[in-house]
Amino acid sequence: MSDKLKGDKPAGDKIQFFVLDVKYKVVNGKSEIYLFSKTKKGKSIIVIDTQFEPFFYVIPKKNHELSEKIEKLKVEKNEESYEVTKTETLKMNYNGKEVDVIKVYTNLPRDISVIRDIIKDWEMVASVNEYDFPFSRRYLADKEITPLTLLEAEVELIVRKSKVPVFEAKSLKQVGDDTLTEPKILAIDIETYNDGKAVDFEKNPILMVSFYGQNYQKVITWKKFKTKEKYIEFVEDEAELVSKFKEIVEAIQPDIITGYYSDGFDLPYINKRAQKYKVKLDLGLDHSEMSVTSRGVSKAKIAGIVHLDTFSVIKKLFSQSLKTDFYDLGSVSEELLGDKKTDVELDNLADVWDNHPSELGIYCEYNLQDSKLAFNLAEKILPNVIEMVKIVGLPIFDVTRMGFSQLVEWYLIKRSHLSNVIVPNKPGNEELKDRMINKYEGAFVFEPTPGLYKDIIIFDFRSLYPTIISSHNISPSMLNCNCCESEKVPLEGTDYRFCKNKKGFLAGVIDDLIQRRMRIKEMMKRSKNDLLDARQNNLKVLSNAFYGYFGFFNARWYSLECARSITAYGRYYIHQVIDSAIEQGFKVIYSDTDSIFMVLDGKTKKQAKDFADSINPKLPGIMELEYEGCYPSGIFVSAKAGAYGAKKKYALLDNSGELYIKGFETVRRNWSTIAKEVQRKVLDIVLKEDNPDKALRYVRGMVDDLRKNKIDVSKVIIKTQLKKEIESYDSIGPHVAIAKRLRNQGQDVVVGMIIEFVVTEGKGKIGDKARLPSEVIDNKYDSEYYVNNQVIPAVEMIFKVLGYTKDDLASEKEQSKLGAFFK
DNA sequence: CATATTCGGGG
DNA sequence: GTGTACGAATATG
Repeated sequence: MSDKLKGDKPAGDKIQFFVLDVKYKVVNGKSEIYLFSKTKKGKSIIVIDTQFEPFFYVIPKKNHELSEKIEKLKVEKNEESYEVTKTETLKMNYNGKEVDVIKVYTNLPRDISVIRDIIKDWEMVASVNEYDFPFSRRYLADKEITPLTLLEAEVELIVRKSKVPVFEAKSLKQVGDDTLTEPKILAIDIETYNDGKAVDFEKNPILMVSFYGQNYQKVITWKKFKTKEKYIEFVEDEAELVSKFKEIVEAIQPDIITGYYSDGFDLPYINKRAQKYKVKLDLGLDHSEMSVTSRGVSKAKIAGIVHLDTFSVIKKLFSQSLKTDFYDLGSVSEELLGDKKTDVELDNLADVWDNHPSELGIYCEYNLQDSKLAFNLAEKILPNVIEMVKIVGLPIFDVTRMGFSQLVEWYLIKRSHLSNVIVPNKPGNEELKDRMINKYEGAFVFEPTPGLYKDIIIFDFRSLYPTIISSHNISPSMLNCNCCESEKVPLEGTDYRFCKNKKGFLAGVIDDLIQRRMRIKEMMKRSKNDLLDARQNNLKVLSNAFYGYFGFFNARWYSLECARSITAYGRYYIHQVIDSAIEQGFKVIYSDTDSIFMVLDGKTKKQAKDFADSINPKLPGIMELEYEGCYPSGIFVSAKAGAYGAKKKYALLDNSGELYIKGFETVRRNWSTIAKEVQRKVLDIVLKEDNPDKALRYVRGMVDDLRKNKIDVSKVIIKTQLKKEIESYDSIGPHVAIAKRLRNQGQDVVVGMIIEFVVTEGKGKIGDKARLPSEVIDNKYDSEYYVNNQVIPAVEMIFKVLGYTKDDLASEKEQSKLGAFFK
């Protein structure tokens, strides 16, 4: 063993470490699991386990001679041979019953699908299961290993191509709950050449790349200018910038590399440019190259260095608790870090780069700032990520990129292993189609009466669906048992009942999650602590996802009956609360799924709190109605007609004077600036100043200005992205029409380009009236279009609430009437 | 009204 | 990678 690692070697050949990342390789015809790890002393190592064999399960109809037949199975295909190496017969639980199963081993992971394809069609086979788990995940679940928590292994140092010491494990086990602390984080961010239109990985070079770590900050750029900043370093060209990027990452040796939306932008971009210059990005600790896969949003992976994209984590784990509706780096940093981002005019970067390099300093500073924010965000969210790893039992890379259904599913798979339960299969094509057709009744929504309200009280069912699942034992295997007379689910036309004697697997799992969360909340009462908070939040988020999982068509534990029962109970209980509230003289203004909004209307806060106390004793199990808070004022806007299940659209003013805005969406880029501006201002005036008249005057003023074409053309530009080749469009929208014009003018038109256009006066479709901003002279845009299709739609619902547009709004289609009203 | 298209994040 | 992959809003026909 190398001297460096002696401190991590307690006795004999034992070594203790934390797993950061897992992958497998086939070496000399055998599969090897690579555990990219960190020792307790902080050294990076790779531990290889060569002893884990691929397997899956076969459930026979009757156990005749199936084992023997399977064991003899050998397939030749494309000059490769695939064979079963051995079988074992076991007793396990499947669909709530004990069954005999044959555990079938193969030589390599890739053999599984070939062997399984043959066996699945055999007459005597009832089912084939667990044949489609990624091998490294199968390993973790089976060995009961949780990444980031302490492992101990008997090891031997071996020789392998690697940047860090490599050991082969003779034996390996989890030892306690010790968790990796203070991983080394390196944040990165790039700025690229961009004329404000298209983000084009192929065409536009990276101009600068920034790094931010514990004691490290640097910006690399390839245009020289005078600067005193020591963090700025110059290279000759973009190719050298890319090489330098690699050098720096290798020199710093981070455990975690992070960025904001770095899966979708920074790392794929760097990857693309590296390919262009034939720079090999073999950053993996095993010398493997960074891999960028792109289905949907791309993902960038480096073996042994965990790539953490803070954006996806924040959007997933924090969206419930964040106020912001927008997930750009600025908004997120402001809310999560309290750090306001200093903005620069990025549209000018290309011009400054080409013509005024002496001004590049502020862009370098900006570049560094983004890395710094990404770094701080990573530190902030890491406790949550680590806790999710500990709950689900998969590496950081995986848990941060899985959707909720996947997180739930892998948690269930982990639990299945511990309970000797065979995991159900994913649906086949036919089954999938059936499931997708099935629609069922969802939550109850009490349509808000639009209006401005004072003293709004909000109650919430704490974790409504999870507590229903737990309290009513909602589990597929417990449906309509023969062993007891359980209560019927309040759902007309059905006779669903869930066993009251035996706890179902899924209800048991969610029960456990809820209990764990309650214990943590208890502990937090004694001492607040970020880690505990992260943990309880994850438990909440995960248990909240169970209901959706039941109804998710691709779920292994899909159950329409369970999903329907859960929403049925949900409607039943929320109705109870609403009825009681009305009975006790409260005025209910809105309710959606698990929350109820009412106004005090002369009653006191104390009476409102007493109301919750009067409900709770009547609720079963762990269900509970909570007093969420009181808001001095708020506005409710009705959803546009047609949408089923009224969409939440409201804004509340809390006691500290802050606005909670829900569902008002105008910050998308395909809204003109003027529309966004007007909406924001109107909400502000109405809620903060409580002055509808002023808001109305403001809008009238803007409409007037538009009609006189006094608003600058820059504020009426609409931006839409060209998503595919012009020829492949079936319908020619305005942006496609403009793209054609651009091309006819001899300009480069590329997919992904942002098309800017202004709607001008004239006849026909919008596409016919769309012009390039540069073609618009003297602000000669179509004022009526902007009044009727941009500004008024952005605020009409707000004014409707204020009682201003009763008659004019009667007809949805004739919005010009509303326009007339605003004169 | 149904169908097609785009948004998100990043520069 | 023993692969799998969203959900909502808006415009056009």
